[in-house]
Amino acid sequence: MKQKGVSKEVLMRMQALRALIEYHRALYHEKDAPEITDEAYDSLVSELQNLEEMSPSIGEGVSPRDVIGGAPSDAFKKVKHSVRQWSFDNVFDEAELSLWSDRVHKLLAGGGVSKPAPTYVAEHKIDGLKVVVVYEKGVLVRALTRGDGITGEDITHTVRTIKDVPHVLKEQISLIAVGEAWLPHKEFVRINALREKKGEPVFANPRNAAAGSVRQLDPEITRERNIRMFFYDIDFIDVVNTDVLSPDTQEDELALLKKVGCTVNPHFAVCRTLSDVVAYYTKWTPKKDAEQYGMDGVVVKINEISYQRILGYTAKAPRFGIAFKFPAEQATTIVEDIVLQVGRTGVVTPVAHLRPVRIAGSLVSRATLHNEDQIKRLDVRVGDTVIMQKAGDVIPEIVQVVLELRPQKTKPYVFPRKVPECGGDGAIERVVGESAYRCVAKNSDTLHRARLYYFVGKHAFNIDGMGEKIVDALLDAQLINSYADIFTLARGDVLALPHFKDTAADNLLTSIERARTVPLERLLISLSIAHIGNETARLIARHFKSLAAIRTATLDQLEAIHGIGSVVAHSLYVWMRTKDHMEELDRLLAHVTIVNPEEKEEQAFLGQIFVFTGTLATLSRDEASERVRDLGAHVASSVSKKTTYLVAGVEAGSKKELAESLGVQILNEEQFLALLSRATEG
DNA sequence: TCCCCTCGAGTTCA
DNA sequence: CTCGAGGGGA
Repeated sequence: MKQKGVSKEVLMRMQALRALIEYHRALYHEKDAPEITDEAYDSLVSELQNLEEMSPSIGEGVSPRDVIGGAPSDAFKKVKHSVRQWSFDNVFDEAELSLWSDRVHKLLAGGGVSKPAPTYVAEHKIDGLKVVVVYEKGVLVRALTRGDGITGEDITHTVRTIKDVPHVLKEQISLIAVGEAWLPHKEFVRINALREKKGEPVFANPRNAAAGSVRQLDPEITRERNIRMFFYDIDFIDVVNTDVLSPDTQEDELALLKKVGCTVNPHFAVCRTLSDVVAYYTKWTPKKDAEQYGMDGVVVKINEISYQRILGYTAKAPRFGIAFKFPAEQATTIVEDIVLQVGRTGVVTPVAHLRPVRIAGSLVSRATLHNEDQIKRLDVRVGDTVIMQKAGDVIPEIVQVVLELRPQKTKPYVFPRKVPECGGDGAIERVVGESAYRCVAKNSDTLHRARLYYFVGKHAFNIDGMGEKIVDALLDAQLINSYADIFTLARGDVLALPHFKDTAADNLLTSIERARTVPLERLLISLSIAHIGNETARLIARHFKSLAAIRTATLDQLEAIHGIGSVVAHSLYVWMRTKDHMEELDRLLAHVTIVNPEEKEEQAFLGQIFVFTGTLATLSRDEASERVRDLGAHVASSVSKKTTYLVAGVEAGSKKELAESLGVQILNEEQFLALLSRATEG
């Protein structure tokens, strides 16, 4: 352990983290008004925890993470809980879960259980507000918030308005029942819309709205908000003078709660083994957003109450249960560097290099910063701690900088005027009115490489087995320099590359051979002409039908095409009249055969607009697009009122919702294939 | 001139 | 998937 070697920076970081965590903790628990998400908060806490573990001598004393919950506010009467209120420890993956279960088995064996065979109960972990309800001889007498676990606030008057909480139980038992109060997502949206209209501050999330709604002086406000509650635990039970049996298991507790009239979440499962628990977790992970309540994981408890007693509690949490949390969708990390990248069109994109961090199941180490304006807006600096999230499930983005954790002596990021990464003289410029810098270096090697990558890529010549690595190797070995050189590569040239043996070389040469025949639109795309992408190239190819016609087209002729305006027309016109470009094009034409577009007789889908989303099982999205285009349809990238069909594969995202709201017809894969085969037959 | 609709470009990870 | 910007109809 490096007890002594703890640097001053680490100490300062820990201090700053503690102060910040305390600040956010107070906002969350005492004011119901957090400024950052729980996940970002958890991420900060876990960083502090790690630092403290690495330097044990400093972790002592009061760290905010030792405090359970918050101190009760003065607005409501403080009441001491008769049973201490705990919260479970968290685990984030199967390995951690299995460690917990191992501990349980060991403790049970050591606790005198000869052959421990615990079963588990898995339940939805609801993201709401924990409420403790006290019944005496079947009558509701008091309801408390969790508070700091020892003392809670009296919220009896508002909890009485929740319809899932019976005022009188169906049996005259005395009971301390614990549940989670939550606000349906629909209600959250409705209430926030209302508040916004009135100019009141909106709630950050449903949980805070629930907390705010329950902590009202006027119970009518609570009633109006339609708060719900699920009961999940019994802290104390007295069944004297009734014929009710005391529960022996967690499963029995849930059954009893339900029997006496308390609402219980129906989606729990009794699991014989830990792999059943994992299966439950896996089953619910993709469905977690489908319910009206927020779910941030699965609570796993040892079913047998006799075992629970043996296991007992640590200083902070019960040992008989664990919260198996869903992967966090937000986390904090540190910006280690800001690096510039140059694309095929010369656009210079700043990318943040990050200390690797797990978000939504994957390890993220880079995130785009888009452009200079975005860096200014966020004021991201090297060394900053930032909150990260995944935009649309895949692409990491920086949400905000945690200013409190900014190291001293940092300076705002200055976008360089010269970019050596560009090659050549590194000159870049920013066109007025545009947000991107473009590399304008003469003879930029980077740009040259980027264009060649694109030329062999999927949308252009699509040369199989020729990726960026191979292009680099060919360039470095000076085997190619321009597009045309690719088609004069000899077998011996390829064999000279590292890692290339007979089969690999033959495969590559076959791919090149196949690429010698190219549809006109693909040739257009491959040339890296600004603004000429997939669709525009197709448009132009369809219209002129030959390269010769395109080369001689006037500005007016170009602009006359529906979908081509002055900017695109100018870009193409100028390109076709640049001497270097013409020479390169002529050299290329000596080696390739262009297939000109022809009129199709079969136009079953003429005038129809298709949009694809999600993954199709039987064919790729590109293949599917090709098929419908062959039948005269147009394939668009986003859904609008004009869309004829949205073809939705597995894991369709936001497009499907949009299509539903616009009333666009949605086809699943089966229906789509049926439509295709009908069209090709007829 | 103001929107709405598209397209192009850039990007991450398993 | 998102953002910025071009194209075109109202």
